[in-house]
Amino acid sequence: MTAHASHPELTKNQALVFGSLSDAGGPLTAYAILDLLRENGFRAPLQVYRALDKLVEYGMVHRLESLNAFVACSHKGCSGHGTAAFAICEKCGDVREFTPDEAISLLRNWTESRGFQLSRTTIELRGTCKNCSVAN
Amino acid sequence: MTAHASHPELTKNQALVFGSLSDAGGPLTAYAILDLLRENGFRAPLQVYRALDKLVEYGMVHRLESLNAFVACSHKGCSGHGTAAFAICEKCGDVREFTPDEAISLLRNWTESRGFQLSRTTIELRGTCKNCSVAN
DNA sequence: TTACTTGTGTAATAATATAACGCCAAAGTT
DNA sequence: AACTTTGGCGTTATATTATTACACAAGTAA
Repeated sequence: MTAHASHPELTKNQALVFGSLSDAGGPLTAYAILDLLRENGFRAPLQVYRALDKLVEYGMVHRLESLNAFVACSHKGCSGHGTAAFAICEKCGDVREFTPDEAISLLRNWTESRGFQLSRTTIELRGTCKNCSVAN
Repeated sequence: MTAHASHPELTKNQALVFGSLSDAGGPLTAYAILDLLRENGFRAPLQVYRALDKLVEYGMVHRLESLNAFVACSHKGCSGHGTAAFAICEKCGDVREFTPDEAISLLRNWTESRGFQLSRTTIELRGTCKNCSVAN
């Protein structure tokens, strides 16, 4: 799997949604995206959700389950790679994406030893980032 | 942290909610719990959510972020323990709780090296359990 | 007594997500 | 060309999940 292959061709709506997530530089809810894109003619949540489905499928956007929000993959021009993990600061909202290969591999060992066919892994760490704990 | 300490005293509502989750033997949404407990006088979602908040705080119930559902901790009489992970079968809905200590420790290493104060870890594996992949 | 805390009941509403419909354009046939 | 298939799109309505706000009751600490 190439970590930085070129984008698939995006439709207009997909490009708009991806653009707003990239510009935001952090997570947005579907409805926040909708509001940002009303000036571009968006009118209904489904326009956002449909685009997000595709972008997530392409690996260009990640869904943060514990926030019900979405974030652009931190790899520029990313078109899909392995499982990512997220450290989410509850103070400032900052989200750091990382790839804990060893931990993921241990989790995969667990699933394989039980005959569990793994299709998707969610790893989300909630807490306080360095900046925010210093600043108190 | 004791893994099987005795319950805190539960209020009536908390005991009812915990009971329905235990009886279910699997995840339930808050509204599914509400429907189960209508015969016990429950009338509003908040009664369920308030009880769930406490039960999660006590560590007796886990929230499954990727399902927006709740499940009784698989340790009988559990009153809180370390981070758990969940393997969720998308075919049959079965949820297996486990404790991948090494993986969790690697994730904690990552956070510590970045000065990230970790407060809560979510690990959820989606896929197909052994039974369901055999059965096709 | 007062004040404070915790749990409760209720109504209303907010926030997140999907179903169902029909239209259109591109691409691949026959 | 006509026909079909596919994917995306727009719209309305609705379903699902979660919270805000307000009032009350019981316990307990001062």
